[in-house]
Amino acid sequence: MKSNNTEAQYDASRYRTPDGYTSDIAVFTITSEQTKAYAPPKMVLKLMLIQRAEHDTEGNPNIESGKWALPGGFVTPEETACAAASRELEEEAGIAGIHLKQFGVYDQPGRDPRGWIISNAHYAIVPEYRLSERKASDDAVDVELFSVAELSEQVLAFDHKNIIQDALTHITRDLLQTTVAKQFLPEMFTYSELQAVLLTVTDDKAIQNDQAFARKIKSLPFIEAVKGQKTQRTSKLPTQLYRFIDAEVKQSIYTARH
Amino acid sequence: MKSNNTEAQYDASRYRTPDGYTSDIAVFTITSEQTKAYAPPKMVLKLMLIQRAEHDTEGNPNIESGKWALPGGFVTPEETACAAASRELEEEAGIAGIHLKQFGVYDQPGRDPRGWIISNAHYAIVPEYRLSERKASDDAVDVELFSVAELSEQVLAFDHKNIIQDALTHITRDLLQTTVAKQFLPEMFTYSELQAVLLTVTDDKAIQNDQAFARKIKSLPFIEAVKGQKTQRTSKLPTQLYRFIDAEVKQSIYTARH
DNA sequence: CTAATAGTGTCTGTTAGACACTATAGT
DNA sequence: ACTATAGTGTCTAACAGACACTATTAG
Repeated sequence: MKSNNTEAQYDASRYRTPDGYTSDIAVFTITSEQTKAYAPPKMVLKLMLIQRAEHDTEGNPNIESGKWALPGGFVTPEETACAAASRELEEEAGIAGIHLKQFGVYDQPGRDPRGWIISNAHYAIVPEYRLSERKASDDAVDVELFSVAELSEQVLAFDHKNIIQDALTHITRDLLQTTVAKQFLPEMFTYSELQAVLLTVTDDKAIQNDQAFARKIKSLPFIEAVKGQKTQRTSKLPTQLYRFIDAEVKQSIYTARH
Repeated sequence: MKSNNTEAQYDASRYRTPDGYTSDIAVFTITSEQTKAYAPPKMVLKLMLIQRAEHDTEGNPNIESGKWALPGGFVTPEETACAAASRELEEEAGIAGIHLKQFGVYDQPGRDPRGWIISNAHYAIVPEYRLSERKASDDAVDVELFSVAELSEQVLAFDHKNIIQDALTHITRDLLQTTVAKQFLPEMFTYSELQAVLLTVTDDKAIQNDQAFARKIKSLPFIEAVKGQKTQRTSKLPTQLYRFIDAEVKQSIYTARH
């Protein structure tokens, strides 16, 4: 290991220091298409990308311009990358107080032609209605939502294709193994709404099957039926509403069914 | 979002850049005490820490000296943090080719008195026998293994207490939800050896119960019995050996038993 | 009445959990 | 013979998966 010096004697020139530290954000949303009245929604998982402008605010040519990229920006020494991500989201899209999770660091030499730039990647879960006011900004000419299928056809800036792939892996795992699904749902939801969220990332037969899932939801320790609360937004038949409750979910591949 | 410039016009002074990028490693091992012959081992999960020296190689006082800390060091622009971790492990302890996983980034302002230093944290799984040659190095006066219980009594350098807490959370989850347990075990192992590994991080009744676990291991899709292979290292009775096989393990809290 | 979604009744096969029991081999 | 570990026999209750069926209500 290399030696460390004290604060006073610390000599930065002995080590090369990074040329930048950025925070990138994979903003996920689930779009609900109400195909017709009194029916469960068709849900699709989408990722928000920005198209990089030709020039920045000062008229200088922008690197990787024209390509689609994850939103993000430089982190300052007074904040964590997660705080920076939160700030960026608020500044750019007016979205505050949403679920953010760090999932990876990208530091492959040469990943950014501008120099040694370390990217700390997060994913965000934004309910669809909060994306309404999205807009282009300084160095983005366009902002758009892409489904997973559409993503693979796009040319993406830097190593964002890798980052997005990892983001998808992480959100899929988290949706199925934790209770983050609630971030996509209203406070109270029907079994078919939860089912639709999960089906955006899995094709598990037990989740696809309506009757099985309607039965299962009642025995999940981290979800409770809200007594007397019904809705007709997914069916003509008034339907039971559920909510997530705080309950520890621990699981092991050595004890589960296979 | 702040604007980006092209390579030519990139002006580093517009953004403050980090004062350093380090890679820290939580080196986990499981010590097996052979309490007596023909018995399963008693296993304990331990973490390797170094005690920071008073002075570095050049005789300058070392920061946070005397405190216990995670091994690690500065990352260079020609490598990823993971590669740096691997290099550090090899340089310091002569350990190569072991399981390494990135689990978190630490960038809280003020976490390191020397400046804006970002730490990329990894955990490593090292089988006990490979730690035999461990030694003190340049800026470590001592190297020692600590059990989880002992860790909470130690004064740790920087924010390493947090990092270690997160490392424990991650390795616990990975041991129970992935097949990394195999990194602690020989190629072929008995049910009681696997059981002992898992019991270092869980108190799950279904895993504690010998008969239940001996039955369960035979139906796990990612483990197979090795025909005709038996050992007497855990029992007088020749005992079936198992091995991990490559099998996708996907699971969801919405389909498992509770 | 029809169509669509929500939800139940019921059967079957599998498994978890518990407990008693057998099997083996070194000392 | 004793002891510690490995492993089986067997029962019960719970649950998954399948399929048929009922319930409700807007149009």
